[in-house]
Amino acid sequence: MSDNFTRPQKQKDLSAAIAERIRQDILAGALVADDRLPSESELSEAHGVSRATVREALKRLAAQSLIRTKRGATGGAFVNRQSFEDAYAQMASSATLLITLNSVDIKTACEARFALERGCVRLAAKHRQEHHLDRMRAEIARQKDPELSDEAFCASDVAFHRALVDAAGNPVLSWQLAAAVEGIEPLMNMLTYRQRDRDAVISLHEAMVEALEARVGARLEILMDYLRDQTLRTALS
Amino acid sequence: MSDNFTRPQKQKDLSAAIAERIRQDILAGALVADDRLPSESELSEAHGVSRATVREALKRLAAQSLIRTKRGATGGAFVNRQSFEDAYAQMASSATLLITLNSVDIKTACEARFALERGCVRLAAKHRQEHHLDRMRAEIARQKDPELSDEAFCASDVAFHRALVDAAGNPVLSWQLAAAVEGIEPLMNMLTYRQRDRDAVISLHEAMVEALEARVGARLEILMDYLRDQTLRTALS
DNA sequence: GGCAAGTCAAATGTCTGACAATTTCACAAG
DNA sequence: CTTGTGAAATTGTCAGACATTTGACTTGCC
Repeated sequence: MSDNFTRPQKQKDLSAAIAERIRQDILAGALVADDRLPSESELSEAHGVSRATVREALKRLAAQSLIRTKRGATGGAFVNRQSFEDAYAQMASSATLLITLNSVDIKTACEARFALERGCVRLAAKHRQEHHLDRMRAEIARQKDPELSDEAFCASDVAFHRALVDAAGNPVLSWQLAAAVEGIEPLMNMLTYRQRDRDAVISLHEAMVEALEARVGARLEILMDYLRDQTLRTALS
Repeated sequence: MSDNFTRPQKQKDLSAAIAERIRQDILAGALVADDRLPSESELSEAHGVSRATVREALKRLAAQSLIRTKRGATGGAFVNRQSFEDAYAQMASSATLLITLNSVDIKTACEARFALERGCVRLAAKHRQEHHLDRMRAEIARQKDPELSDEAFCASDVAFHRALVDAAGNPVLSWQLAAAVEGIEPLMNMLTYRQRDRDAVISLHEAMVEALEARVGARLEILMDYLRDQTLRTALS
C-alpha cells in the first residue's frame, strides 16, 4: 500500500489544502488531460474561500506543471498532459539535486550510469530502428571534431547514449535513464579528456553502433563494460 | 520600477517571472539553505509588484519545496535544505504521474523494471553483504504465507527487489530503481497471482538469493530474465 | 446571404487595503 | 526570578476593484 505521507497540516494553509484536493482529483482520474477546471470564482465559492486563496492554490499546481492557464473568454485552468520533455526536466532536476546533496563521487555516478544502461542494451538490440543508428552516427561524427570542448564532447556523449536507450523502445526506460544521465552530467563535465581518451571512447561508440546494427546484445554488454572502465580511467587520471 | 532587460516570455505572468528570479538566486547560491528571504512587503516593493503577486510567486516556490514559510515575528520564507526524502519523493511522484498520465501498459512497465534491475545484479553480486541476504530471506518467508493478499505480496516483492538493488552498494542505483519501482507499483498491484504463479516467483527468489550469496552475477542475470518472463505471463493471463 | 468590423462578456492577471492568526520579544508586575 | 501581557512583525485570508486578453456575438455594409 502506498501510504501517502502527504498529510501535513489539514487545518493550516488553506491554499495548500485546496491545491491538494484538486491534485487528488487529477490523479484519481476525475479530471483528465485537457479538462477545464471550474473558474476561479466558482472554485472559491465551491470551497468557501476567497479568490486570492484559490489563485495561490492554482499557482502551486501550475508550478508542478499539473495545470496551465489561459486568459480570455474561453480561458481557465486546464489539466496538463505531462509531456516527456516536462518529465525529463523534472526528474533530471530531482536527480541532480540528489546527487549534489549526497555529494556522490564520480566513480559511483559512472558505475550507476553504465549499470542502468547495460540493462537496456538487449532490448535496444531487439527494437532498434534505422533512425536510432543515424542519430548515433551523427553524434560520433561530431565527437571526432578535435576542436570540440570537453563540455561539448560530453553533451554529444549524452546524446549518443540517449539515442541508444531510446532504441529500446520503452518510454519508461528512456526517461529513467535520461534523468540519471542528466543528473550526473555536472560531474561528467568536470572530466578532462585527453585526445587518446576521446579516441578510445569514439572507437567504442563505433563498435557499439555496429553491434546494435547487427542486433548482438551480448556484445553490447561487453562494450558497455569496456566503456565504463575507460571512463573510470579518465576520471581517475 | 520594471526593468526592461527582462528575458524572453517575460511579458506575461509576473508571478511566474518573480518566482523564476528568486529561484535563480537560490540555485545560483546567492541564497543558501535556511537563509531567510525578504518579507513579502519588501519583496513586493523590491520587484515593483503587489504583495498578492509576490505571494503567488512564493507559493510556486513552496510547491517545489524550494522554500518553506513560517508565521510570526521571526517568520518569513526560508530556503529549504533539500533533503534526500524531498528530492526522492519528488522523483517518485513524477514517475508515478508520468506512468498514469501517459497510460503506460503493464508490459512496458515490467520490461523497464527488470531491464534496469538486470543492470544492477553484477554489482550486487560483487558488493552484497550478509544483511542484504537476510532482508531478502525475510521477504521470501513472508511471501510464502498463502493468506497474503495480492497487494501485500506485491509489496513484499518490492521490498525483496529493493534489498537486491541496495546490495549493489550504489546510492544512485538505489534511488533510481526505487523511483521506477514505486512509479509502476500501481500497475503491479492490479496483478492477480494464482498460487502457481506465486510458487514460481518464490522459487526464483530463492534461487536469486543463492546466486547472490555465491556472488555469481551471470546466473542472477539469467534468473532475472526468467522472473521477467514469469511476471509477464502472470500479467497477460 | 456573406463578410468585416466593432462590441460584449467571461475569465485570468494585478492591485489595494484591510483584518486575522501566529510567533517572538521586551518589559512590567508580582 | 518568574510570570504574564502587550507590542511588533510577519504570513494567511478576505473583499472589491480595475486591467487585459480572447472568443463569441452583433451589427452594418455590400
